[in-house]
Order: sequence, then structure tokens, then C-alpha cells
Amino acid sequence: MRYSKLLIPTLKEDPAEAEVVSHKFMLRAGMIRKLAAGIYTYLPLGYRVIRKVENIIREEMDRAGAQELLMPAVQPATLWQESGRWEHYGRELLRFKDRKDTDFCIGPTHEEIITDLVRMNVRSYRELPINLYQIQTKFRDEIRPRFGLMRGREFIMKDAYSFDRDEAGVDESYQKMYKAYCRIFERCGLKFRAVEADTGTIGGSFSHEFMVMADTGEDTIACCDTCSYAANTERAEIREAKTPASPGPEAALEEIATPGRKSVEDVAVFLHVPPERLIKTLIVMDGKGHAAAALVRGDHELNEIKLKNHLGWASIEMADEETVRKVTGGPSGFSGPVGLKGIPVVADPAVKSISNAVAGANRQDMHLCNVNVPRDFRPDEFKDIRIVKDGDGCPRCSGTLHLSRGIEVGHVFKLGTKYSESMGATFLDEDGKSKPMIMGCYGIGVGRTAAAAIEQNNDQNGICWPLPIAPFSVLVLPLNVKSEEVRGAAEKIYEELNSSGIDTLLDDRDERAGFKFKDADLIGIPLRVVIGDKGLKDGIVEIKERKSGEVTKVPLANATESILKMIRK
RNA sequence: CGGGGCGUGGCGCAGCCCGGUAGCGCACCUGCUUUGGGAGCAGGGUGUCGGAGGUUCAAAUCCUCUCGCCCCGACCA
Repeated sequence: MRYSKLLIPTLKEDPAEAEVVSHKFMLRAGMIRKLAAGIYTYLPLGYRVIRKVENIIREEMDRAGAQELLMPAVQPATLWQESGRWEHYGRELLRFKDRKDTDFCIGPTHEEIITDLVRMNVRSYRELPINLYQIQTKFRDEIRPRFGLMRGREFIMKDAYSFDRDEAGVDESYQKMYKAYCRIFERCGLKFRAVEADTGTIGGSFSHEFMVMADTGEDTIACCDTCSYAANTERAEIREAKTPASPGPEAALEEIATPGRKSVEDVAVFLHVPPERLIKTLIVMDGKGHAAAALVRGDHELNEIKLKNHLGWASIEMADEETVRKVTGGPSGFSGPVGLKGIPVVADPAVKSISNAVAGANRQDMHLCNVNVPRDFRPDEFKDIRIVKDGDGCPRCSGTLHLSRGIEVGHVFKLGTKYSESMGATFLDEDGKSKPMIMGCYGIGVGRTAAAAIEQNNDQNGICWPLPIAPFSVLVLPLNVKSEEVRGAAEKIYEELNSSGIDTLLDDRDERAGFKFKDADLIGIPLRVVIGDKGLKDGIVEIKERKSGEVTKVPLANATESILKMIRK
């Protein structure tokens, strides 16, 4: 295409609203424009990237045996009420009424719709397994959209749903998708890792997230340095550390005044005790009148998701002051396990091995010293409920876990029968019995994948697109379009590349060289062919690789051939 | 939802405290010169100062309300 005919409104200055590089460069390179918070228009350049990513996804999904369809974005509440999520999904689900006052929502995901479709149309085991997918715009009314396409409210997502007769089948479907995802992200030129993850609102039994490694990522993942174990910190298990061989002798329990010292840090400093000698007691509640106490070592952090899953609660939050007083008898900041009654007490295993610990006394401005398990208290159970730290032990081997940041671009779930049972998606098996289908679901954030690619591939001057998802593969840049010779050579190369099926952009604008170079670097086309009077005098054009900056000078006559060679390499 | 900040030409901002003709840089349009890393000169267009109400002779500026956007938080007891 010709640059002069394309809408590519590049910006010289950083837009004030952009925080991360991918957002900045997408705005500056004229790929996206914001319409409202978390809602963006894809301009021609940006949409080309989106389509490249989509097509890679399509090819790999089709190769894996999935079938493409397209479901409505607007969904009736009745289906969501059937699955029970109309009540449980929360404010993220954008709801509205039509003119007849019927409730609808804009789909944040499509389990209900696909399950409805399949239960109406698939009845026999002979028709299973089946895997259906779509690439479609979703809407989730995020608390706080940010980072451009990284966390938008409206976004393009590929979502696939598999239906199987039995466990073995769903395992196979899951594995197929897992492999397809690996191929997709490899083809997109991304450094990524598949990690074990929590299943969140979608529900289900087992899942992996596909994380693109990037320091700006919103998720933290723990990877073992020895084996292949990797997990989101929301889920990452921790190998229980061995208890110290000889804990000190147990001293007598003692109450001590700690006026105004509520936080672990304040108490530790005040009593001259390291934080790891403290027991942090957190009172949590589920919003339905249940409360529980969680104990973790002072220098550890509670993993609410682990605790929530362990307690089997639908939601979890820190207890308010009133609840804390009711449950512990003291104000918040001074809660402790000794004498705590009437609510379940879950302790992290690390709490077991603290000898002569410090804990809240459940009284204003008082703490207890020399607290010991089991002499002074016995938790109802010990359970890994803390957040993994860099350097913790791997749960699968003797290795060590290290933390790094990632961007979640894909997620595969084994859903089980959660939706098929609540919505009656059953089939008749060989034995003539009606059974619920076993489901899996598999998502990829298309825009987020593009954004993640920029996070991994950029420099000071702009984006360095990986070839497979670049908006164009080659940029032909004549320095002076007023020169017949230069323009002629550029047009020739442009035509030849086009007819070889290469996505080529011709910068035919009558602009100064420096201006065009700056734009070229910004929009990040992988290969740039520069044609100028000077070079042409010697029959030479330059090919520059965006990422490496490497320049190759080739004879004009061989230019197209050389470029094709570099692309197909 | 809590805290902080910001809405002034397409973009980035100044002006607001202390009310008195709406400005700067970039971008845009015209012409000439220039032409291998965001050119120079000359000329030009561009704004309901986010919106509504109020105070005032007079409001971008002061007051009230409202809408939008950005950042931090919404575990650290």
C-alpha cells in the first residue's frame, strides 16, 4: 500500500495518558485511538496487526480440529440465570434492558451461549468430541482499565469451547489446545511460558495461563530453576521448609504492652524481634456472615485466593473493624490465635516452626510473647495459604522458585461439568445413558498479544515488529520522490514485492528523509529498503533490518530477490 | 469504591493564586528555499477554555453542581 493513501497519524510527542511502552507506541504509531476509558478504535495499521494475529490463531485452531463460528455479543439474562452467573459475576458484567424491559448483557465470555447451542444440537456420543471457537469483541466492565489494549474494557478475544464424553477425552482436547497455543505464540515471535493458574470467575478444575515474559506485566509468576514447574503466584504452591532441628526452649507466655503498634513492622521494631518471629493473624469474611482466621508468619503474605479456595468460599475479603472486634474481642491490629474461638483457624505451615513467637493478644495495645504451637494454641489445620516468595522451595522437586513478571495472553481451562450440568447439556452414551458433557474452554486476548509483542520488541525509536505479525513486512522508502530515477526504482521494487505476495508499504510521501526515517522506526516494519540518488549512482539500494539495525547494500537489480531471501529465511 | 491529579485549537502545555482583548511549541494550509535521521523564512486558518448554574459591570480565572480522563489504592490487620 501507499503511505500517502493510508491513515497513519503518527505522533512526535508521547501522549500524556500512556504509561507503558506498548500503549505509547501504539498511540504514537497511529495504530489505535481511544474513544472512552478502555475502549479503542483500531486504525488501519493497528488493525492489520490484529488481523495477522487472528489469522495465525485461525490457522492453528483449524489445524487442531476446532471449528470457527460467531456468537452474538448481546446475550439474554435468562441463560446467565440458568448457569447462576447472573448473580455471581458482579459489576464486571455490563447489563442493560431492551425496549421490552428484558434483561440482557454484553458478553464478557460465552460459556452460556455455547452450552445452550450445543445442548440444543448435539445429542449423541457419536457427535463428540467437538471444539468450537470464535474471534469476537467482548466487553468486561473492568474496575480500572489501563495500559491501552493491555487491559481494555472492550477487547477482541478468541474463545474456544470443547465438549467431550469423558475425562480421557477432555484431557486430549486440553492437550491439543495447549499445543496449539504454544504454536500460536511461537509463530507470533513471542517469548512466553505456560504456567499453572487459578481458575477465577470462569470456574473449573484445572488451568494453564500463557504468559509473555515482560517486566511491565501485571502478573507475577514463579518458575522453578530446576524442573519445569511454573505457576502464577495466585496459585504457586510452596514446598514446606524443614523445621529447624532444635527450636529454642519454650519460654513462659507473657503479655506485653505495644501501644499503637499494629503492623508487623511496627511491632517487630518496637519489640526488637525479627518479623519472622511474629505470627500475623488475619480475620477474613465471605460477605455472607462467615468469618475465619488465617495465620501466616510475619514476613509472609496471605494468599487470599488459596485461602478462599481452601475454605470453599465464593468470595473473600478482609474483615471490617466491627467483625474483627466481634470475633476476636479486640480491635484490628492486635488479633492473635491464642484463645481465639468460634471461627475456623487456618495456619500456614511456616507458623508451626516459630518458637517463642509474638502474636496479638486480642486486646487493645497488647501483644503476647513466647507463643508456641501446640502449647498455646492449635489451629484447626495447617495449610499452605501464603504467597510465594522469590527463593521459596519448588513443590515438585528440590529446586528453588524465582519470580518474574508476565502478561497473560492466553488461558486454557478444564471446565468439567460446571455448565453442562447447570444447563443440562447432556448426550446419550453408547450404553444408552444420559451424561453431562465435559467441557474445556480456551481464550486468547488478541489485542493483548499484539501489545505484549511490543513490550518485548521495541527500542527508543519505536516498535520492532516480529515479522509474522508486522502490519507490513517491507517498507520501501524512496528518499526523494521528485527524482524520476529514485521513484522509478522504488515503484519497481514495490511492484515486484507485491506480486510476490509480500505485504509492502511504499513511503511515497514528499517528505524529508529524516522525517520518513523517524516514522519508519516508529511503526517498526521489519525490513526497510532505502532508495536514494547517491546509491543509485552506483546501482545500489540499502536494506536495513529494523531490529538489529543491520544494513545490507545490494545491487538494484537483485534488490527484490535479496529481500525475498531475507523474509523467507 | 477511597485518595490524588488533570480537562484551554489535532497533540503537548502556559495562563487560573491576584477576574479585564485566549497564548506558546509541535501539527495543519499557501508560497519560496531546502532535501540521507522529525528543515528555514514569510503568510494563513484553527478554540462553545469539558458541561450546567451562580457571583460580578466583566469569569478560562472565584463559588456550587455535574461529566470525562489519568495515576495510586482498594491484603500488610
